Amino acid sequence: MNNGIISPVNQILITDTVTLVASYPKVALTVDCVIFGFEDNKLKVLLIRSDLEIYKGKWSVLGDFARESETLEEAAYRVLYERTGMTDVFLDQVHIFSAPDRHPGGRVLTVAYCSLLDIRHHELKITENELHWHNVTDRDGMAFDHLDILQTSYKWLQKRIQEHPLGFNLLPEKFSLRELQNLYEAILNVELDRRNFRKKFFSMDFLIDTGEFEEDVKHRPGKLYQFSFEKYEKNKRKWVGIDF
Amino acid sequence: MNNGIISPVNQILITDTVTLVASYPKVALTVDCVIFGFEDNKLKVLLIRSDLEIYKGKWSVLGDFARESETLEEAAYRVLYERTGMTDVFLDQVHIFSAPDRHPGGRVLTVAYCSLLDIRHHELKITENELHWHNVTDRDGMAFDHLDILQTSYKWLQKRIQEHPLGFNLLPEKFSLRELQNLYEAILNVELDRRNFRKKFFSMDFLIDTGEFEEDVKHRPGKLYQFSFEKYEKNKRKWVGIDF
DNA sequence: TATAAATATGTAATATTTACACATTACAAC
DNA sequence: GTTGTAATGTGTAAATATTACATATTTATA
Repeated sequence: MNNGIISPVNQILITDTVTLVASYPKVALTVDCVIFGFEDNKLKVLLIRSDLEIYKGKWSVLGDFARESETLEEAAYRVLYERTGMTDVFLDQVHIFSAPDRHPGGRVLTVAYCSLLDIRHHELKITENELHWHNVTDRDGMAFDHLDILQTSYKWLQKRIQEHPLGFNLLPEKFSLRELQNLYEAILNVELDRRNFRKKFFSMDFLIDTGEFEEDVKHRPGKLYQFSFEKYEKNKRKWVGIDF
Repeated sequence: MNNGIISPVNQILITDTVTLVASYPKVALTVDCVIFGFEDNKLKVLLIRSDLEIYKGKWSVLGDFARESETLEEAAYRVLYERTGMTDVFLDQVHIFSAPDRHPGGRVLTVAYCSLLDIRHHELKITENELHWHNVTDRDGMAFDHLDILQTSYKWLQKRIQEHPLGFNLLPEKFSLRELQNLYEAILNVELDRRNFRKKFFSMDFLIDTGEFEEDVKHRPGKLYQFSFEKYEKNKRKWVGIDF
């Protein structure tokens, strides 16, 4: 007597995995790229006008459905390339949004990706005239749950730039420390001490002095630096710090 | 002449969103719960034997496909409840895995959730005899890409417990500081100074002295404390710290 | 009653973070 | 060209946080 419990040795194993998977319910899945840029000392996000009548005039982050043969990362890079012409852009998964009613046409889940690029990069091509950079603080008139997606991605970015050297992706290859500080101040919405900010970044020891200086600035030009991923990897602290 | 570009005012807006969504390709989607526990001063993970012939004898984290009407969070809670009998368990989204060949039966994406529970909680019921707690360091014989999922979730946990008060979910409601320290040492795989560890947690000021003491321990019993979410919320630092 | 093994706590040394002031440089206006 | 302005660039002292370390206390056990 085994009281109806199937013992391990007798457990029936599934051999036809294709039939098993075919029996699963399937859902529509999109990727949405929250593309951030930095201009005029403000964090910007690239939005497009919704092409749905129900969201007429509203703004949407850039998305597309995921194709059968690609990973979601590939889909996100594809969206990015199709809309901006850029490759080699920072991209990272943020969150998957799965509220059953988030899309008016039925159930569509979406995976949000955060993307950071240099607005003035020469490869960047914003051709469609319904595509615009918005301040991240302009929070009106978003389609779907895209306000939620935008805010989640923004919070993700705020946390991440304090822990990882992501901010450089928003700047040109060569940048001044003032630009870097403006970036941090804008994203974190704080004021930082210039001297301590410099000291902090120099002590982390991954900036390379290019020997060049800013041009076309109104006053004394600042030195231009480059971020060195190699130096960062070599010097980064492996750190145990409990701090809630 | 407009060179074929559709101007904004003439742009055709989609009204039939249902047909639009119906045209999207659909994918099978599962949730996988990486359920962590803590016992014998070791971090444990709850695994089940795979029911696929191809992965015979291999171990798998607990998952199920996502139903039509539920969010993924609901699906994850459902899996958790079905397998452990527990509700009110810590659960958070970690990552979505989308490699096209990750499932032998066809394309199945999965969303990994990290779950933390008290192994000795009275509501915890592990009935199935193919369900076992494993050391997270036992990394052999995992089905699918579940080793990747486990390691990603473990790294996620290591990072998170340094920044948020999650560890308490792995302990009984009342715990000694020694237990808490053992937890941190086991998860982070480091040795910490007992005096400094105490000082740190007392200074964060969210532990309540219950006035009770450990029982059934071999030597001098330690004081038992409780985590106060209210005190945590009131005292937690809103913190800007750049540290890579 | 003595011993063992843990809990509990305090303090000094070090490292990090913060606060703050002045010299330097280049552009722009005169 | 001389001068004013507004930025860059740097150093130092105070405060805070982290680390290292030693001794007394308590309880179970022999």
